[in-house]
Amino acid sequence: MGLKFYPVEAEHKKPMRLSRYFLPILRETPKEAEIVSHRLMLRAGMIRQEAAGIYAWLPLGLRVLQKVGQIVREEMDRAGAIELLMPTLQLADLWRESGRYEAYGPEMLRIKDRHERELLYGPTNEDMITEIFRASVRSYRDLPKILYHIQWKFRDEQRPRFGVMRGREFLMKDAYSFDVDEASARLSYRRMFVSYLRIFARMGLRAIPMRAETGPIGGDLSHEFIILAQTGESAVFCHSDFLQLPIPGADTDYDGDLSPIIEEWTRLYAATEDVHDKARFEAETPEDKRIHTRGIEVGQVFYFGDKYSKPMQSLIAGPDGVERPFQGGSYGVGVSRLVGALIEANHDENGIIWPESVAPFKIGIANLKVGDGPTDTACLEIYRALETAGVEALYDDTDERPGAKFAKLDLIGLPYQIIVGPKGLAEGKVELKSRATGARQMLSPAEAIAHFSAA
RNA sequence: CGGGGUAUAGCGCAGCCUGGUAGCGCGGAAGUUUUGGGUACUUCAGGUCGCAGGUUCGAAUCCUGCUGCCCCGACCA
Repeated sequence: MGLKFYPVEAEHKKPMRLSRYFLPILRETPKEAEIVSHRLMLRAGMIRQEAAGIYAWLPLGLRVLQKVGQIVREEMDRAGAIELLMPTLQLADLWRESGRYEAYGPEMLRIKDRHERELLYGPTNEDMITEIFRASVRSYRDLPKILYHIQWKFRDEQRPRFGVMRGREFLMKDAYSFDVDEASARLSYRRMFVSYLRIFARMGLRAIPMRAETGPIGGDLSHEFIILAQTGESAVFCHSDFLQLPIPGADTDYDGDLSPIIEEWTRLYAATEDVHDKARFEAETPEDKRIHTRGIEVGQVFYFGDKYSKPMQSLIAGPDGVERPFQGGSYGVGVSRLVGALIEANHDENGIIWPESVAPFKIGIANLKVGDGPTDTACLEIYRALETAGVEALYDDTDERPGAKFAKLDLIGLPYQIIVGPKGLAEGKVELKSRATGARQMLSPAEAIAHFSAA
């Protein structure tokens, strides 16, 4: 009996008619939402809170979450990291072996199953990845390796707040590097560092690597990647030239020498307030180049050596035949947090302004007079043409007032709006509006379609 | 975890002080109207007043306990 294959077309996100979609817009802001990203995510129907720090991702929010995750995935893969998927629940015994079970404290959610086995909802995966790695890798010949996954984590924060920016349950990419010695481990660290520059840049964010304390995970080399935002959680100090530094290209050779990039991006002063050295800042940074603002941490890279490999006896035989613990690092990106951070960085008084790379849809089509023959026809023509071209569009075919449609489209922040109504059509035109700039141009429907289907 | 709030319809709120069986706006449904930046009007539907005790003839309202949620701080991706 042979296997039978059913070929299917490659999936891509299709356009959607709003009348068939699920987009629960709120006109008023729920009172619990304090910061702008939280307010806008609730109002735009992206998320719904189910418990303190625990959210359901509604369709619009999910699309953004998946796009952010996909960019992270593509850049991890480009840097040579390998994706796997570890479970959310872990055995307590694993954490006892690394010595972290008692150390972690009440932030860790501890659970018992029906057999009274002690489990925990993973707040991170160093212990588990070490266990997976040691089961099969024993030789330096198999190194270096970088493994990662994108998985939900849980940290029982004493005080969750800021919506998805500091939830208890959160989606995180965490990567782990395995090397035979420190020199090699530092090369892995550099790969991840450069990869992070690209990840955030692709989302339209300028993330600045700042020297960081190593925190409970441990180690002696660490950077936090921080985006500048007035509403950020911590005060930051940095050199303004960071805003100008070039982002490594997609053609960056991750097997080559990355040190020039690292040098360029770590030369200038950048620190969060907890490690800020005022004297050094002022000595190294000219007065007119000093930035003092607030920032949101969106990623962190650690080198932690044998912190886990040693207690867990994950040993690698080197070229000399001697076994030693591998040298490790871990590299996190807060995927769900980034969705909030993106809104903090991209909004105005009317709502969200998505960068194209993470927008839930690229275009919103507003039918200003549903039921009017020529208007309906023109909208459908555009909608179908975009569908054929594989352009993600949301067609507002609901029977609402034009003003309500404009407000809704501005709120959910799709990069482009195609506005179709009888007035414009009388001239043979539809309006194309950029959400970011507010620029409008009148085009024929065919021109509007060509504007997006060419690329 | 300390401190402070709050809990009444999907959302935002009033009613509580001075107990008498629940109301407003938005949203939803039906309709008329309107038609390029959240139109106006009419009608309708929707609530075990967080939970459990207690006081009382009677509790959203007073008392006790519990829980959820929010804010400030400490802490954290």
